[in-house]
Amino acid sequence: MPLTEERLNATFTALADPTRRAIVGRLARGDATVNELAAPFAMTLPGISKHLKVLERCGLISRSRHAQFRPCHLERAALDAALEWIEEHRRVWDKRFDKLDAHLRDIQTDQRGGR
Amino acid sequence: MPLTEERLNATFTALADPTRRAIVGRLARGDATVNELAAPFAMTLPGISKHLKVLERCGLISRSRHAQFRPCHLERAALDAALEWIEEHRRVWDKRFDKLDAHLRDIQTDQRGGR
DNA sequence: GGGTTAGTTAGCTGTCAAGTTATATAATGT
DNA sequence: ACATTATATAACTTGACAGCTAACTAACCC
Repeated sequence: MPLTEERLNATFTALADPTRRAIVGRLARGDATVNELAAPFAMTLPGISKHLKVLERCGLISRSRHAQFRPCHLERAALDAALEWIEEHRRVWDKRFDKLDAHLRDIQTDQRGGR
Repeated sequence: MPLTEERLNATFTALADPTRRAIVGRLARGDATVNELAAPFAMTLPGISKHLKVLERCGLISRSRHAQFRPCHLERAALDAALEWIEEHRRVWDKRFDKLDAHLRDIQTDQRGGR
């Protein structure tokens, strides 16, 4: 999965589901097996398995294997990518208001200086 | 639209589409009319109109009216809500490693002190 | 009022995603 | 070899969503 648009699509799609957000929340506190992750939810295991695949496809989690277990691990980098997108656009937004402020100061200065 | 799970679902869903992200990107630089927003895309106006409705439903944009125009305005607060969710889980994650570091320091200390 | 510009609503189609049950794989324990 | 535990895959149903075209509303201008 490249770092492109595609990936942002997949990451935000993954975060759009409350079950998957809860799974991410759980994994932030430490790795866990599929059954552990499934426990809190009123959902069949295949359902959880699908959600995990979605999270894996966008790079939000990775899975290793340990005997019959496939412990899931949160990948912080993918979370950062989504964060980065939002922050960038907030910066653009903020810059706009900085300019506006500057403009208002200019007007003020003109009024004091001129006339 | 309350500030709940529902809203996060809607916000992340909205951000999962590249057209909508581009629209948000455009609006970060300043308000714009529907036609202005549509211009860069190879898509019909009704398509754009739908995307705008999605963005509006989750509170990411608001619309006023000015003659025949319905200028769109980015609502920073909604963007912040999504950001906040991600940041919170990164904090949990980071705390985990702080603990791990502390633990490793403890071991180190024990080894130097003990025996 | 008639035409033009700006935008929305309705109805359709194709695709994709979420959940299910039933079945399969893979490693463990006896 | 056999049963158990942990997880994945397959096949299916249902519901949401992206895109289209066609038709509508609303404000403006002459």
